[in-house]
Amino acid sequence: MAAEKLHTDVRQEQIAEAALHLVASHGIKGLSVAAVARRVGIVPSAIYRHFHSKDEIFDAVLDLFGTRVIGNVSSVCEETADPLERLRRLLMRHARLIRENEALPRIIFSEEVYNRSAERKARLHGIIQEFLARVAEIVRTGQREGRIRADLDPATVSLMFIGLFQPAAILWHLSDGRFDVTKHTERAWEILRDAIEAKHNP
Amino acid sequence: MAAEKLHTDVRQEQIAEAALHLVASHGIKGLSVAAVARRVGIVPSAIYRHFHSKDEIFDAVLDLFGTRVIGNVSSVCEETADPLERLRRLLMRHARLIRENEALPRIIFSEEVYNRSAERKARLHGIIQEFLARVAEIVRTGQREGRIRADLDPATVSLMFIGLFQPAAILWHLSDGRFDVTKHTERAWEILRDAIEAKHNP
DNA sequence: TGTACATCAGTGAACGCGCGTTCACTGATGTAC
DNA sequence: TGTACATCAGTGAACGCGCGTTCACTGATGTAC
Repeated sequence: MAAEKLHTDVRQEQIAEAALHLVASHGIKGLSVAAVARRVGIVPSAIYRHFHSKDEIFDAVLDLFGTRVIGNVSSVCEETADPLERLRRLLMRHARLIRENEALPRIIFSEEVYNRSAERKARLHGIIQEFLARVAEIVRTGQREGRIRADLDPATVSLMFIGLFQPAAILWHLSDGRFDVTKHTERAWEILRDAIEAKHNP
Repeated sequence: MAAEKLHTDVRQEQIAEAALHLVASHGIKGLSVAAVARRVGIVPSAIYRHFHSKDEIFDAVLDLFGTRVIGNVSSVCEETADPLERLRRLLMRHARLIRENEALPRIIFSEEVYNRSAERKARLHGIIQEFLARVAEIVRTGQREGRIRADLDPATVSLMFIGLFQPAAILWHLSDGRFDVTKHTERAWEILRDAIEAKHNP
């Protein structure tokens, strides 16, 4: 029972999506050529009509991941103009992301990225740096508008921002979903917001 | 050329140490029975005189890792009695740990832990929880002594504390050591300290 | 619009590598008498 | 204190599984005339 013949463009998209889903649900080691093929509905060897190697598939996953992460920042920037509100919403988006999608932390720490090739490591580094730069830009805007303390280093704040949800993600995974990510990020956000918000009476 | 015959207790320690070192330097996938054997100076099959399986070796690594992490907390508690100073020193210890030892984040996110067995996942969860509990206890002490704001949730603060160095660790790895972990953690600590320190004039 | 051929996405069998693990063995260490 | 035997940590060859990848092939789709 041969699968329907579809154009390479279509299959490449399907394969990348399937691969990202597999990483998200079963981790990096769940990303096997066989599993991807099964999910797409073709035979493993057919994968090689659309990608030269498993490594290329992984690159596609990284691209998909990057555009989604950066897309999140763009979205909140369109939703509201207030810098602090932008950060809060971005945080909540990521708290949700943690529960729907385990891919994020798994990709970030996977050895597939770290040990395989220097270029891939650089690629992920680029994604993270762009995310940090975008967050830092929000902070800088807030400083110009007098909403955020001007004496703070935007880069430090943006990395602390990641620190609000990332350890929570680990705990959520380790506790099999029992840890309340939303509650933690809300409380943590209050503390950080208080710390970075410009006080009117100095 | 047969290796010297040593007692199982000695070899088990050597193997666990070698395994932790391998994880630290080459990642989880660098932890192969062959590599451990090479490092210890025996032949791969000899490993099985001291451990039933690779999984058991991994368990030993986890134990070693756990005692070191918890040991760090005990150390700073002996060094100083001031809660804020304890936290600052613990943070600096971890910043140093990041540069010397890549094992920490790699273990925490490894799929070896997540997908293999539920008990191992629980084990790591236990280690993290104990670490968090110890940090929370420092916070609670600080609150009783009036050094830390009493309205804060110790659990939230302790997770934020992890958030100070963990994302920095990722960035350090991704940037091949170019990211300045010490500078970041120092700045981030100042911000968090200001946020949690009890103000004398409310 | 119909035919002839090239292209291309599908299939399944098979290969090969890495790696954990087993097994029969050897020789040193430790113990019983 | 010396001998006899059991124990136990070492060795190297081989097995087997998972998994990425290759290859010869088939039949549908698209194109040229």
